[in-house]
Amino acid sequence: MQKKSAIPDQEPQCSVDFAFQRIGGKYKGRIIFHLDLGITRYGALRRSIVGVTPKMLTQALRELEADGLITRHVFAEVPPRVEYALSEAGAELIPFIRLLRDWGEKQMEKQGKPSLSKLGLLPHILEEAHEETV
Amino acid sequence: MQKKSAIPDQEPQCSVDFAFQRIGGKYKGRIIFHLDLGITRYGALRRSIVGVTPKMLTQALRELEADGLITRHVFAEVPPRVEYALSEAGAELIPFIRLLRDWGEKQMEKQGKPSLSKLGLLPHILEEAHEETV
DNA sequence: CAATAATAGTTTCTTTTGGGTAGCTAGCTT
DNA sequence: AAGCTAGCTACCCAAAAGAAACTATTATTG
Repeated sequence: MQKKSAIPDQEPQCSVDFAFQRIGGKYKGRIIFHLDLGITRYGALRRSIVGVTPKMLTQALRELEADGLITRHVFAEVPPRVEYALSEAGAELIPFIRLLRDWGEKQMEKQGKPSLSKLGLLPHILEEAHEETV
Repeated sequence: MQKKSAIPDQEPQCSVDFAFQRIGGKYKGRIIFHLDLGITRYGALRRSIVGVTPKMLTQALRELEADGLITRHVFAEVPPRVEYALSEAGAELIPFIRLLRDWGEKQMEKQGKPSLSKLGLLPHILEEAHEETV
């Protein structure tokens, strides 16, 4: 089976289009965001990204990999360990993702939605990121 | 008929998710980008955003409006004139869209795709943006 | 007078794709 | 024998997107 990227056979019509073809979809933004937070293992991502199913997570990760935004490192261990990391191109999206997150937080507050990062939820997530193999 | 936003009945899981729920989809990024370029009329957008159908353009515009990212101004003229503009919240996305565009251009060049903005295509588009009613 | 053109859409129908569910797997550890 | 990790597969549905035809209003042209 060949590696399949998210990209339809359609040529991007401009650079914005090009970018959205790669980071569009329901989970890719959040995946990049979490990788940046230091959450790198498949299982950790699965637990952090609320609502994602194994199928969709794997699919999104494969596409990001095929598009050169992340790398995948398999450790020959048991039980298996796979770590994902942002590639150089992927890392360059970080400022962008941060802007987006800031914008989102601001808008959520304006709409009276409590911003999650103010509720002590992030610390719990970050804990996981820094857990040693227990 | 009630205004319907793009947003499914699903609560956003984080601010990044929140943002993607609003600017996801095939055309919204490009619409915001073009509005920023000064292309504000329905017909001009339709011609600039390659591949968009009237249905999809209208739908995306309506959703952006319902989500408070753009405004819609109807002029009581014949033939009809409707102009769209970024709202305050929408305008705050501009830095982000620019980052995305820059990233896209850089990646496209690395992949050997000629960057459109280097081919004299943008000038043609911008012309349209500054045309007075002839 | 009738046809045409222009703008900003709408409507209906069809296709495509993305996403969801559920259950299965391999290999080693405890 | 059970459990852990990191998946895979087949099937299904809903949402997104695409195609094509149609609309209202008025000025202009023949």
